[in-house]
Amino acid sequence: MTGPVRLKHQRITVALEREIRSGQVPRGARLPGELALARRFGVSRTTVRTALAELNEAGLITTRTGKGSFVLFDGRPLDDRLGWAHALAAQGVETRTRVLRIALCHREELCGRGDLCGREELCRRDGLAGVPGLDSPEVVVIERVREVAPQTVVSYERSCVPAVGELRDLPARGLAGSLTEALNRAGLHPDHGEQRLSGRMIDDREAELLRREPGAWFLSARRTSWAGDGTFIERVDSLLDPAHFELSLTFGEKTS
Amino acid sequence: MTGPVRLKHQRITVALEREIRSGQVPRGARLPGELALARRFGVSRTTVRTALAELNEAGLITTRTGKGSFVLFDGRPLDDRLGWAHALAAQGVETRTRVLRIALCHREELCGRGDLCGREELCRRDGLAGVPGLDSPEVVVIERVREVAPQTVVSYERSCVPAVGELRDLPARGLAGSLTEALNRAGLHPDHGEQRLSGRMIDDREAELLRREPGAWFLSARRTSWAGDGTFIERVDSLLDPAHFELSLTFGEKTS
DNA sequence: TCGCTGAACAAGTCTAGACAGGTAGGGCAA
DNA sequence: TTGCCCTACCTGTCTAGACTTGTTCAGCGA
Repeated sequence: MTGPVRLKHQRITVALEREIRSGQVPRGARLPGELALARRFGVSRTTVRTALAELNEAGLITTRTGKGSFVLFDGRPLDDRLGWAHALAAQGVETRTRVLRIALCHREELCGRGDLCGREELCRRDGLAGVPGLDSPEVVVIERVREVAPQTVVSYERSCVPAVGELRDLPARGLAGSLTEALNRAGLHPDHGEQRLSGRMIDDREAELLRREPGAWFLSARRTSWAGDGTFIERVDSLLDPAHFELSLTFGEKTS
Repeated sequence: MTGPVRLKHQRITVALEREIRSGQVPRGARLPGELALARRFGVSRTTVRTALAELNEAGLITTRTGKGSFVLFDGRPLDDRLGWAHALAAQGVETRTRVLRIALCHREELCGRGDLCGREELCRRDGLAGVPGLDSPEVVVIERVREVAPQTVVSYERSCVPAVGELRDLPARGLAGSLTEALNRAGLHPDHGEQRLSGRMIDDREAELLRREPGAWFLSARRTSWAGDGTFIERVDSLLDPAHFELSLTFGEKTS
């Protein structure tokens, strides 16, 4: 949220956003009702609703009829590219992300493993052609690596998102901020998805990007997410150095 | 995941579904009455009825006027030794499980990686010594491998469970049925847990068990589960051939 | 036109209670 | 032993109401 904050609803948006990002209102918690917020900020319910709509837009909360608004934000800078479940975490080390390429592609041209290529069979088998909910004929491909040091690459990620709205301009304008934010601004909020994880040896191109020997063993993950209406949002293929990454998931609640 | 925002009746549906699918409430058994469930979950009877209607819809239970709700689900509890989230699945191939060893150990003697051993540091670092909720000084260790063919081993799993109740007799009597069933009979019902997954090279002993070369790369998983009161139930360490296993997880619901 | 107010009404979620009817078991009389 | 009644407990159904968000509309002032 940039610029001077002079509108009432922006004041409310900023106030609530700060409470959420600071962890004061934890993930999953319910915000006060619209009427209560209206009283608290001394504004009308309509104005509160405008603010809540902005927070929804930003992906910070979700609102359900008859129940209220609930915090989605994690407390940490949102970076769920690698997976959910509080995700594959680089173990304790500070990492930097470097964008290698942002390109507009026809989805049919896209092969599953890495790049625009001529290997037809691979495209048919692993590409985006059969993914449900993808209407756009074109996709934007973003390739990134993560480094713990200038020469030490620990992961490679390739995201494919539909070339719609402002996402279409990503190749020209570059990625300011996180891809998650760009998706939110484009109105794409993940609702459900699937992730698969296994391991394999990297090929020559991947070895070059990762600065390893071809044949080195990496964790390989593919995450696909869709919006509530079934619209395809994103597919991320990742290669992760098993020495630096570990998937962590939990089930149940440790509440009791 | 599983969205943090659940309706009350969905929360109840999920809780009961887990108890049913885990075998905690066996096929044919009667669920507590609607009033009892309402008290247990702290909701109204109407809300409980909504949840039961969903379970009926899903074919997990049947409800009869004047009698109660009865479990229909008979599918073997998902083999969750390898993980939750619809677990790591051997891709399409029929597998057989072979038990290698069932032994009673002092938990302090147990090293994290494999066996009773003398490598003190490893024991201290990776063993069960620091696991919360484990009161029993002794644990039962069960080692198993999975084979797709007599000479083709695709995974190795080592479970550690507290040596309490009938579990203490496992070394003498052997494991009839699944370990999940034995845990249920011993009154140990997983309520929450954690799983970590990465990859590493196997050592000499593991190579022998898996019939591979030492230094081969395997997916390595560690799953720990606890009961609702925090009692330690099980820890499973697995080594999985990445050519045969893939972790699959979903988030959100594919309702629409 | 834009930001905002205030209000009314629709609709979703959940609680609380009342009442009807099905089921099972114990006690009692024939 | 058989048949019946009473009681306890269960599910099925309904109503009323509190509280929430969703939607729309009229109006005010810069």
